[in-house]
Amino acid sequence: MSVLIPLALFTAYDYAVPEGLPLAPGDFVAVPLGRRTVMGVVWGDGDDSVPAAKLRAVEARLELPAMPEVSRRFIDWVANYCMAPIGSVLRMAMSVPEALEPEKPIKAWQLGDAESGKMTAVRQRVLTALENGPPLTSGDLARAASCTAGVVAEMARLGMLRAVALPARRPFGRPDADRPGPTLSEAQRAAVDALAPLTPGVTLLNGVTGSGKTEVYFEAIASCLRAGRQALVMLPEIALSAQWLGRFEERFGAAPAQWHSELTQAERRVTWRAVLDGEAKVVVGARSALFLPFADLGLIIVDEEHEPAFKQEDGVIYQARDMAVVRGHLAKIPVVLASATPSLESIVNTDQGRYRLLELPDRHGGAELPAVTLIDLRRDKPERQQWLSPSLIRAVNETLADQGQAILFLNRRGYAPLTLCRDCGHRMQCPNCTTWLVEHRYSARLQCHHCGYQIQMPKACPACQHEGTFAACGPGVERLAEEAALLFPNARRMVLTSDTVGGPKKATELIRMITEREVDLIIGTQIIAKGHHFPHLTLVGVVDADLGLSGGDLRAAERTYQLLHQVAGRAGRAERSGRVLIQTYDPARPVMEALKDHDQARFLKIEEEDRRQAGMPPFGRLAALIISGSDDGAVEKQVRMMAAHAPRVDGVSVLGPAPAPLAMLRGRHRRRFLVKCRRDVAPQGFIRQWLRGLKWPGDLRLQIDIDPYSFL
DNA sequence: AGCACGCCGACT
DNA sequence: GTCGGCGTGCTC
Repeated sequence: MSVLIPLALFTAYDYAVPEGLPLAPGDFVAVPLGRRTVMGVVWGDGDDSVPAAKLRAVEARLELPAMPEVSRRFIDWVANYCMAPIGSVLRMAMSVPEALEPEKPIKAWQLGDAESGKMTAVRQRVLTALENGPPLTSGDLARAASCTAGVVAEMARLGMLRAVALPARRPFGRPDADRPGPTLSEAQRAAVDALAPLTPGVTLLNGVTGSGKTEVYFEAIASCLRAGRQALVMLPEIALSAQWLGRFEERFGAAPAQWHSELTQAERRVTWRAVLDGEAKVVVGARSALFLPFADLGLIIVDEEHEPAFKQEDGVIYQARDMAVVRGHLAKIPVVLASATPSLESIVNTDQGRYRLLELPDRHGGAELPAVTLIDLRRDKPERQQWLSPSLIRAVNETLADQGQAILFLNRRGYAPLTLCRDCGHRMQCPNCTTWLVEHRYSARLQCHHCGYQIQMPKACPACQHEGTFAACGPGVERLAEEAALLFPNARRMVLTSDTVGGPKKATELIRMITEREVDLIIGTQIIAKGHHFPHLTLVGVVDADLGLSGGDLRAAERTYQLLHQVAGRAGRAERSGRVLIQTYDPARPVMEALKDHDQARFLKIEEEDRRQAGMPPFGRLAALIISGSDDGAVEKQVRMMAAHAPRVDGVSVLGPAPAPLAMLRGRHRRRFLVKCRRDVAPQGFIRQWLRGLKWPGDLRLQIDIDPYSFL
């Protein structure tokens, strides 16, 4: 039989099956590999690529439910589409090796035979602690009786305590679909009625910020739970979603199972097993949750479907939103994509009838959309070395005087994005990447935002040794905060960036301070844009709306629209109406006009036409090939050779080679090809043909990115 | 991912 | 002469 092993391998390996060991596809098994034993999954019948005499035997079948067929077909599909080693894809699906071992019950103590040992005061406290409660673990018991674990161990040895096995604690509850839900608006009701039958297929749930999309898909989840099946909700930023979890618990009376990078190993193990056993009914997670081995998945929700965070950029490169659609298709279950600002891809898919469209036009509770004004920075100029225009300063002052709350949004961490020496012109650059080091003044460091390289802010210029000659160029939030301190000294200010937020606990606390109006002015990066509801907020100032538009990224305008629309949506979601001021050097751009007029549709039409003309996604297909190596010459040589051997195929063009967006990253030189195909031609076949027989000497590496997002 | 094999510098 | 650095390649 062939067994797939969770290592970076492009094929499954064949193994002999010992007499009397019944094996079926999906079974988890232990197999010998080299001189060790590894876990794998039975994948199929095997072939004769390796002579039967050479095959080693499967060692054992593991005692746990088989990986369901849909999961296996999904892994096959993703590996094939993303051109990734299938073993690496499997690895994402069995990322917790410990979960394959039999579940270790928790050892706890209850009352034993009190007569079997000498009674002392301390021992009496231990017994008292157990008298009217459930069994306790050694640690808990020692704490409850204020004694050491040694006392507990000795009493156990004497038989005064008896061991019992408790099932491992579940870090999630059992959501109850039949708790009364909230009262729904007419539009919400209609959307719920359309979703509740859970017909297979993709639905785009498009509702403006505050229209109640979450309540709508909660009812779809309720319907899935009533059918006894599992539901998966994918969120782009799970770490910051305390508010989301609160709403879920309010509706369903229990916490969902969570799946994200901040789980402890123990939580991971328990959750993975519970998903495979079918015991975890609702899983909310980041993109990696899509690869969990669901016993019986009945519904997938992708919230904020337009978010670029759904694109996995290292290891196996994939777009989780698109893969969710594939998983839904393979499992014949419904997939709901929700967003206030859907991606152009999803809009085109609804226009062409591939996705169903459900719209929630009204702001729930009748709150009005905030008025958006563009500030033309060419006329309304900030002071030198400042970034707030007179109109924006005036608006902040008015808001503060009016007891309102304001946000200044600048999507750039740190103090200044570039530091140069005024004497010799030297620019502080990352030694490993083609990027400038960003000054972080709070931590007095220079930091590379791509590879994590950081140094203490030097005293002297490393090139000319002169001291005190550094000039900070451009603003980051820290510098903006400095300006705000100068301009609005009496406002209670807060800087909100991933650097100041830290963990989820701190985040929850900061959000609470905002919602309870303990601050007046928030200065933040896109971290503030994510789904939070700030009831007192009445002014949003976008400091640099043009920031994301440079560099010719395919989706730059679309992303800018989505991000700024979302930031703008923070304003005036309560009874007070809000306003939004957007600073830009180019107010005539379609994206700026669309923001001003709340006219997403018109903007998307223009965007769509541009992409259609250029044959770009979703009207064409793209794949990026990034060739990297530590030696620039070797990379250059390889790339030239590849260019000479590129096949000629109708409907496919090869662009490049060109230096990759980051020509050097983590000490490796990078060149890139772009493969551009007509929509009816798949780039994978072309690339396979191209790479056939190609050698990768030295440390040269190839990274294939199907449907690339990052162009820079 | 491990783990061996292999080919060059500082030790007994 | 040997120990050991980690670069490259293989594991059914």
